Amino acid sequence: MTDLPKTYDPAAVEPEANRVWTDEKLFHAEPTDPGKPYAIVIPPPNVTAALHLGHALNNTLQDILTRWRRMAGDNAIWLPGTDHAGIATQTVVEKRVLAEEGKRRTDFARDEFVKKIQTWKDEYEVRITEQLKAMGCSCDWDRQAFTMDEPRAKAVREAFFQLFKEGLIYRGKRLVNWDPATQTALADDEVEMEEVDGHFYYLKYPLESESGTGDSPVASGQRHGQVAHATMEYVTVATTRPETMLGDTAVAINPKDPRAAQLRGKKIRLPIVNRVIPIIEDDYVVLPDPKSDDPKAQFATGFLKVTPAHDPNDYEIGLRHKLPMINVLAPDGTISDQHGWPTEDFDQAGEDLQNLLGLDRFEARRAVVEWFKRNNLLEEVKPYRHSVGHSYRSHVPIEPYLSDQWYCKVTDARLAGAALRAMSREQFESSRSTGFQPVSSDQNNGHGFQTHATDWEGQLKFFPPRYAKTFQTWHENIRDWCISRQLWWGHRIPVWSKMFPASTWHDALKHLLTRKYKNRLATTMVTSSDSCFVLPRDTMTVYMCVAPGNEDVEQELERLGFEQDPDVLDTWFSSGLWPMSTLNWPEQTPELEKWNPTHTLCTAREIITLWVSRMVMFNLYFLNRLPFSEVFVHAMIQDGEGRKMSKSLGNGVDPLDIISSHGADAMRFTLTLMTTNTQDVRMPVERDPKSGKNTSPKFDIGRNFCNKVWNAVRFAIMNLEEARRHEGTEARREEVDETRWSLADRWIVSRFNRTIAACDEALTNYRFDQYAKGCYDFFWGDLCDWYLEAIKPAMRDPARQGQTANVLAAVLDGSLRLLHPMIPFITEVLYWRLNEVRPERGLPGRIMCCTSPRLIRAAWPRAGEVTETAEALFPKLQEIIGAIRNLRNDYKADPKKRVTVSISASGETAGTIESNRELIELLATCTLGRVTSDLSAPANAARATAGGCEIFVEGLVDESADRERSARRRDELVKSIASMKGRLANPSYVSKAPPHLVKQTQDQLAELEAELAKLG
RNA sequence: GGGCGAUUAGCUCAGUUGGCUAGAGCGUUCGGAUCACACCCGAAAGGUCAGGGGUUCGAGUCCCUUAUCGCCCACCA
Repeated sequence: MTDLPKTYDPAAVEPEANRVWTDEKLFHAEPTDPGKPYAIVIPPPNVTAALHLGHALNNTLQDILTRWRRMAGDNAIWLPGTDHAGIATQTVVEKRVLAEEGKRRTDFARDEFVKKIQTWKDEYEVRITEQLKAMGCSCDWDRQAFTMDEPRAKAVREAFFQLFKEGLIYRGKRLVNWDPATQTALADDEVEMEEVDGHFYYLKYPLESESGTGDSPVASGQRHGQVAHATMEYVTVATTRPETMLGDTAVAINPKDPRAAQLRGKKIRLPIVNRVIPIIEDDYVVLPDPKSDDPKAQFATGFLKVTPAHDPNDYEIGLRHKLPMINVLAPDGTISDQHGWPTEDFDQAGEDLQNLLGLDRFEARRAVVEWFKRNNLLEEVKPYRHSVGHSYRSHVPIEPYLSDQWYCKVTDARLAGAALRAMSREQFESSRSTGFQPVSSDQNNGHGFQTHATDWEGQLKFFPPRYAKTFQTWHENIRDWCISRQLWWGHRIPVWSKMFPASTWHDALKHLLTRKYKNRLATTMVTSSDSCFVLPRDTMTVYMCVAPGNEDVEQELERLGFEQDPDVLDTWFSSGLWPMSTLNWPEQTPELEKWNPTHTLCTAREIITLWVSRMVMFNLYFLNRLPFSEVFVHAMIQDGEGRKMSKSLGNGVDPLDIISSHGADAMRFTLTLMTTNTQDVRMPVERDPKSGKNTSPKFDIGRNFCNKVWNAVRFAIMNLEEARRHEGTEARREEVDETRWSLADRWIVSRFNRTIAACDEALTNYRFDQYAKGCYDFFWGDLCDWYLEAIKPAMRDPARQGQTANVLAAVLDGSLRLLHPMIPFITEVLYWRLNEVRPERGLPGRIMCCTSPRLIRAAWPRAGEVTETAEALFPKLQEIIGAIRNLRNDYKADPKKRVTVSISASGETAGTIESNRELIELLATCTLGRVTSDLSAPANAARATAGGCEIFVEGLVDESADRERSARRRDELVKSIASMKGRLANPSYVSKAPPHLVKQTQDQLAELEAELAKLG
């Protein structure tokens, strides 16, 4: 007897398989290994937290692909690593430090705090790695990377330097989400929208009188505005943030507004400040309409105060109309003249303006409103409930705050343009194009850049194809990418800067610009007027970007008083280089040549724009090839209510919990089965009362399947051991002789070959559900339910045992191979057992099995021929057996009692039944009597039609069951017959439908009518 | 506001270029300790394919429309 336990115990098997894989370095690949290259880079998980179920899915799929291609003979590699995830990681550490030590980031020196984050990263990197290993991920761990380790830092420096040198990185302005309480910039996703009760203030802005020469504009019938002696004296603006009016640099009106023409060229004298600002025309302004559904139109006056430095939309308007941008706030949210407010405003400023300085923004709001009221310029105040961005950390309202930032010019044709050109022709919708046409390869693109002839054009494909649109739309509407972040955790921007008087900078830096430094430095200058901050006039800020590995130059710059930029790069800058940096670019390594481009990127849809886009642009730019040719976008896992899984909702599931409750293979199988073409899958979450941990009953199917696989192999091993005993230890196994195979043997081999083809097809098209389902149905439905049952008598018969053992061993061997990528642990260990019991197990010409010591490196099965006759005949037996079982159940036959069955059948079917008497008798618990074509119905027999035969089960007498059965069947038949007759009576059907379908309907109708006639 | 998607059995989901009586697993009901497996075996019940229109000989599948839900992007004077 085998020593395999009756129930599969994952905990006893998984570590053993993992140990062997690791010890024998079976995940490792070298560029010199044989096979065509196949590489996958892991989407590096953030080191912010342990992996969740979404990662488990993502990584299971990558492992399936890697193991599949490795077995198929490719030189396959899966490159693992983690992402430093700038903002997210710094934030979790800040939270923890605040909670545990009561300290803020600013209470530490920069280095000191970065060390704390580093400690966190180390801890989570280990945990993540352990999780991936527990899941069975066959990553090449010798090549594990981290987006901020030395080789990756070098890649970032090199990429930044090259882009900087080419002018693709520049200094620009941007409104950041500023938290005045913690005095940090926040990412968009760190801003929480909260509904607040605020007010709409309607402020009157007087028109500047001296510009109003000539005829007086008449304002008639206007709701807002200034009717005094039929002359327009002021305009009214509506705002929720009156204090920002101090920074207004224009008032805008929609050009379609009837008042626009009258006001063209007029100016406003801004109250309190006395600044004279223009009235401009812009489509963005909403026309007032009290009856509109749009709340904006209800509240609007038609006049929009434009404050470019303190509102994102106003900023855009400011850019369009080249308006000055005046920042009136200090970083702490108080009104300040020190951060970009031109001194001219204060030259003859009144006391009223001076008094506002130093006030907090909310005090200033009250004071400004008060001032307008006092001066009869406050027209109205209305209550208004609206959502306002708040800091998720300090919970104070966010202030849009203008600042200088570094930008990457992704709008350049060499970046976004190239990404579009890379798209597969079938997936690129040129008709829909928003005006962008990818530049063809032989054209100069207008950037002075002659594109190379490419073999990557049109080679990037998305699965499912609908995601190509997301990619395309993003690049057609792309805006330059702000790459600097006001953080401590990340790649420090490799730029040093110093401000010089405009006339002296060149002399001061002459020696740096000599040949010695030429290739190690790239320089850009920004004049004082380009900055959004007010700098001394006639100054020039010089920015020097230093190429990697030039510490001497950096030191020289610092000696000259240059300072390194305090900001770090956006996380996506380093992850955008991932398919290159994991292979140690910019080093020209054999690995880089071998595995870049990688093959497939496997990711979730939320980062198509953030990540996929950047990798494509960067890889094309730096290496003139694609980072990968196929992008597979898998579903997102939600909880049972369709919500995202998250810590705060408490509905997250830890893969390790599932591994301990169900096993890694069970988890992997279930996730694979769930990976259909849809966008989302729901995973009902339950709390396990015993462990107190979240789990899901969905994983039972995987656990059950693994147990089935375990027991099928256990059964086979027991039988094969038995067979070996009969053959004698020295005897060679019986030669394969197909002529001695049973129908069941031929059928299962054929079914297996069909399954291989289905698996190949499914995996090639990323239809993981079809792969899992195909394996499941074959293994459980065909192999276990039918074949293993069918061969039991043969396996006990020494005369027939040999051939059946050959088939059984080969089919099981092949099944383990097919299943391995999905459920690697259990299949690996069972394969070893099979090797012990039966080292040779091929079926020449049918199933090739070159045994290998380790399944992970065994050959992927090659689909052989299917046997149509076996696949046509065996199902007839299945139907007949099913019909007999059904009768037994309906008539409540004693389960142990053998009933006598006779069958009316003819021709080939009759022959098949005759030669498979044993099978029918065993599986239907019956004694098979006469099988002839001219059978008259025996007395006291229950009757059924199946497999084209009439079946009589004797001794089943139950009149009520009989009546019920007949009535039910008769109803079905009458209904079907009516529908078919109806179809055939329709002349259009007969004339227009394909003839084979008409014929089919006719045949079927005849069959059903015959059955109905016999029912009486 | 723009885009993508979903709605099929009590639950979670398949359903190919439109074509057999719309399938699976779980759950339910009935029967079963049979020597691979009770994480099992055998059988059964259960569906107006979200609603409404259209195209077609024929629609779960294609088109229009309504409703509900989800995600991404943009925005909120």
